[in-house]
Order: sequence, then C-alpha cells, then structure tokens
Amino acid sequence: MKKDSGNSDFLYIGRKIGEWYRNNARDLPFRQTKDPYKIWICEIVFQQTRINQGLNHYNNFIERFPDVKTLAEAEENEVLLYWKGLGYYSRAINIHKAAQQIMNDYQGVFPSRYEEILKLKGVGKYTAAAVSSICFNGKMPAVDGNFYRVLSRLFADDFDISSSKAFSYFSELAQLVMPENVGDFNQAMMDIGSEICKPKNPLCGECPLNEDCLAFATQKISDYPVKTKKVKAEDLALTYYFVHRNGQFLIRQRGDDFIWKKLFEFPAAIPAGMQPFIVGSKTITHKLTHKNLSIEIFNVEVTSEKFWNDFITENQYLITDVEASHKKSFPKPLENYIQNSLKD
DNA sequence: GAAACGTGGTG
DNA sequence: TCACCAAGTTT
Repeated sequence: MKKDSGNSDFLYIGRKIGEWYRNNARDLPFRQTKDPYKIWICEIVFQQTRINQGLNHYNNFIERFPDVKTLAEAEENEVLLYWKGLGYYSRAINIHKAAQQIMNDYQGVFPSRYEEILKLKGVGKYTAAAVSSICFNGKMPAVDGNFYRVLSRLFADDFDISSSKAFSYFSELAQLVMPENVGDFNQAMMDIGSEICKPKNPLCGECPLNEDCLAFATQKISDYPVKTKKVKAEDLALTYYFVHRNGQFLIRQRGDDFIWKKLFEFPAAIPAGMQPFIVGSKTITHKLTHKNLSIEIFNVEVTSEKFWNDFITENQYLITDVEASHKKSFPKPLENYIQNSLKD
C-alpha cells in the first residue's frame, strides 16, 4: 500500500478511531481528569507497565503526592518507597527531580507546550506528546509500542520496530491517520493496542479498524509487527548477608548506577578475619530484562555484641527490622526474603 | 545509536 | 518451562 500520497486518504481511519474511543474508552482513574500533573504521573507509571500492574501504585502515589508541590517537597526516599515493586526505579528519581524543575523553572505551574514538557527529567517524546495532547489540545501523536503494532498491522508494514528509526517512521505514519482531536486519538490507540490489537491473539472481530486493516484482510496478523532484535540476558551472581541480631538486621542504600537505583539492600560482604555465626544460605533466582540473577543470601546470626557494633560502625550500615523495613524500598527478591524471614 | 533498565502476565 | 512483551527514557 502506498502511504506516501501526502494527502488525507487515511484520515477517515483516525476519525473512526476517535469515534470508537468516545463510545468505548476504558473507565480508568486518570481518564476523569485533564490535570496535567495526574496525566504526567500516569504516563510515567505505565511506561512498560500493564494497567493492572501499576494501578495500585498510581492511586497510592496520587493520594500521597496529589500535586507538584507536594511531590517536589517530599524526600526522594519516600518517592522511591511509593515506587517499590514497580521496577525501572530511575522513573521515581526522575519524577521527583521533574517536580522540582516545575517548581523552580515554571513557578509550580505545569508547562503546557510540548517543547517545555519535553525538558522535564524522565519525559521523552512519547510522554510529552501524550500530556500536551490530552491536557492542552496539543497536536503531536504519542507514538509508543501500541502505535508500532496497530499501524504496522493496519498497513501490513514490515518496518522493523526494533530499529532506531522506528519512532520517526511510525510518527510519519501516524500523521496520515491522525484526526483533529489528537488527545482522544492518542488515548484510543492505547486502548485499542492493549485491549484489542494485542501482541498475541488479537480480538480482530471487535476491532473498529478490521475493515481497513491490511494484515487482517490478508490473514497475516501474526507477521506484524516485525521485530528483529532480541534482548539477551546474561547470568549474574550476587551475594548478600542477612546479618541479624535480636530481630534487627543491617541494610545500606544502593547507588544510582547499575540496577535497582537507590534501593536498599543487605551487606554484600563480611570482613575477612571476623567470623560471625552463619546459620545457612538460600539461593534465589530472579529475572531482569537482560540479567538472570542468582542471588545467594547467607543467614548470619550475630551472637557477639562487639562484632555487631564493630561491623555496623566500620561499614556504616543502617539498622532496621521487619516492621521498619516496610518504610524503605527494596528490590523485589530482597523484599520477598525479608517477608519470609518472619517465618523463621 | 545501541545498550541498560524491573516486574509480572501470557501462551 | 521460558521467551516474549508491556502507556519509554537515558546515556
């Protein structure tokens, strides 16, 4: 199909999508507002995250941080706490910095122009387009994985979505179908992409575009989108020491490099020559996108008060207990380990 | 511009 | 079981 006609041959498709949205939009918490703060937060929360997975985090986050000022004035660790278990933790760090940007550079008023929204930490072209179109009648398509999938099937287009040029390519494709109301169009594409035009087993019978979809017409839906690059996960072994005494245990905060940015963890080493009492060890496997983790955790019960005090002082570890640890953000496997330690 | 970055659902 | 993938951004 020729798509470079440069006219509005496909505009009726975008209008159909908008019409479908106004009758079929999902009823989600952030669909009842045009508050750019809330739309921004929801766009960040749901990056690479399914609705069911992030909905509680979104609601809890908005309840605790209802506006830009509250978020900007919060401690970074509390923002991370509300992100616990959600993954991609730099999102929480960036969201906090962006709130401070809005306070400092925009007098606390959320910027309305795409180019200004794009300057916020953690906001890329997708999020800037989504917020500006939903809240401020902006005209940029919010091109994400849903756009890639829906458009590549609609036009039976074999452009490689794992190519670095995919964003600009599908942005131009989106321009062919995009109607006047870009906000509704963008949100419609999210709903169609996630509920109907799913990666596996798409519900083509319910799709408002099934009469227009070239992949459906040729029964080649499973051929699209084309994706050539695969992520390869490497093995990585981690060692931790769950060092505890009288119901308390030791933790420290990670740096903002590598995985699990600024989350808390257990000591990764014990000093040579100081032999504490090791009860045993447990090995946990945990998959990240590009790492297969094998985490061995030694259960170290410290009987010597002197060892305990020296160990803490020399290494500047923090002392906590199971109850207090609920107020800190841990990686999922360590969070699970702490919960299970209650059963001992 | 390629690689890094979490977690959980799905077939 | 396990590879794939989900409302991307940063470096």
